Amino acid sequence: MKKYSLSMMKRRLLISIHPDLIVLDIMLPKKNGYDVCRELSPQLGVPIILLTAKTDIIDKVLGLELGADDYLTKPFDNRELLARIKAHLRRSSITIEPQKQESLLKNGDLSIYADERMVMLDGKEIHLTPKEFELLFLLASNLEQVFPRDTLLEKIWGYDYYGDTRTVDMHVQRIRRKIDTQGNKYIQTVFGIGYKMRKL
Amino acid sequence: MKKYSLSMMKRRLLISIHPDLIVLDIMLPKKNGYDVCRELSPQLGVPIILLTAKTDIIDKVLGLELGADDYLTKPFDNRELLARIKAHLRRSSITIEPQKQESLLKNGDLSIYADERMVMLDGKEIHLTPKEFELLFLLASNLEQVFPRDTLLEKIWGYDYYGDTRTVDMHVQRIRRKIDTQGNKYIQTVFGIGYKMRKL
DNA sequence: CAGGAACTTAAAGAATTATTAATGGTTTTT
DNA sequence: AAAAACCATTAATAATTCTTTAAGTTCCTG
Repeated sequence: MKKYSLSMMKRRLLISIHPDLIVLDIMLPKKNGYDVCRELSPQLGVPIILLTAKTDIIDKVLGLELGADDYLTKPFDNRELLARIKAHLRRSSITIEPQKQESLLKNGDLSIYADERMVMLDGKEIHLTPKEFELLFLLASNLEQVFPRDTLLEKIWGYDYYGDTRTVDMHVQRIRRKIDTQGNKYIQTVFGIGYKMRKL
Repeated sequence: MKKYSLSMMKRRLLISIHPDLIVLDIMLPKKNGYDVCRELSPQLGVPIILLTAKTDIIDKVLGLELGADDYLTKPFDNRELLARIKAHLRRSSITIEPQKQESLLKNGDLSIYADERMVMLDGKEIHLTPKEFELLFLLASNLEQVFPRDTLLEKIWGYDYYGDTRTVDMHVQRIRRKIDTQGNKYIQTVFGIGYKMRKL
């Protein structure tokens, strides 16, 4: 049987869904609940409560190792389960969420979907070449930060470049032609230095 | 804000995890709980219990439309929540259904039955070779996500490859010839990177 | 405000990247 | 064992993107 390990993507999904609490029955027919628990627990900030009938097998040490936040052995007292649920919900609601790694950049009418390598301008998709995309992405990831030309060359082209080149300018120009259609000046020239993206 | 829709892969993940029950607090700070609920409910056989303080907004009709199996309005009685949890757990555990792996991917005219390794295009079955199927399946499981060639090689071929190969292109070409018959462009080339499947 | 430095822009050839067909090798099926 | 199906590689062709060149424009400085 295929072993599921949580890729970054899946982790992001779970975070995006983020249930407030998971009640997990160890007696799952198909998949081993322990595995699930072990995979989930380090990834998410979600409390997991294990339900189990295996009084003879599971113990507190094991439960904690697996990453469960709590567990109950069947048969259990209703009020106890409820109390534990409430406790965990309360605790996790206090927890300040670690900023979800967002692969979407927005600025003005511009939306950049990093995963999809897609750029939308005012809701309409626009096509960028590889270099254009990387350049725009770098600038948009650091709003208002000025990048000298040689820095851009180094970061995107990988050069240690010598001499004078207008290559960066070229690409800035093409990007501008594509995204500055409604008069916005997304990419601003910093005379004598390089370029930056303005925060709109 | 980016709208999360559950791709097949993500759905499969959730099924593979399958929590026995989800307690969802509508007052999520970041993401709209309603959206989560609406996305989750049709996909999974997992009971969802909504917790909400919005007595004036939510009502039974809305709750049911959203796909929740149950909901509680704060402040609620502990025993009621517990009773409902127990009821849902009991019901779902009674379900004798041999966890049918709901593994149907749909996109446009394309339907992919993962379990059966079968692909239907506009109702008609089309034959794919193993590699073709895996490639298509991976792309279709992550709509709009761009996969670089080496990532595809690694994920499907298991290579740690160096150097240039047109193998991936070959397979993409063959898949295209089979599924792009009605002019749809399912698999899109992302120049300089790799391929992605468009959401149709 | 004049001169030069810095930037913009257009165009075209060069370079990179993708598509496609053909080939031969390998595996699977019969 | 033979046939069929599948797959990887190669090489030719096609498409896209990149860099350079050079002329025109803007901006700064003295």
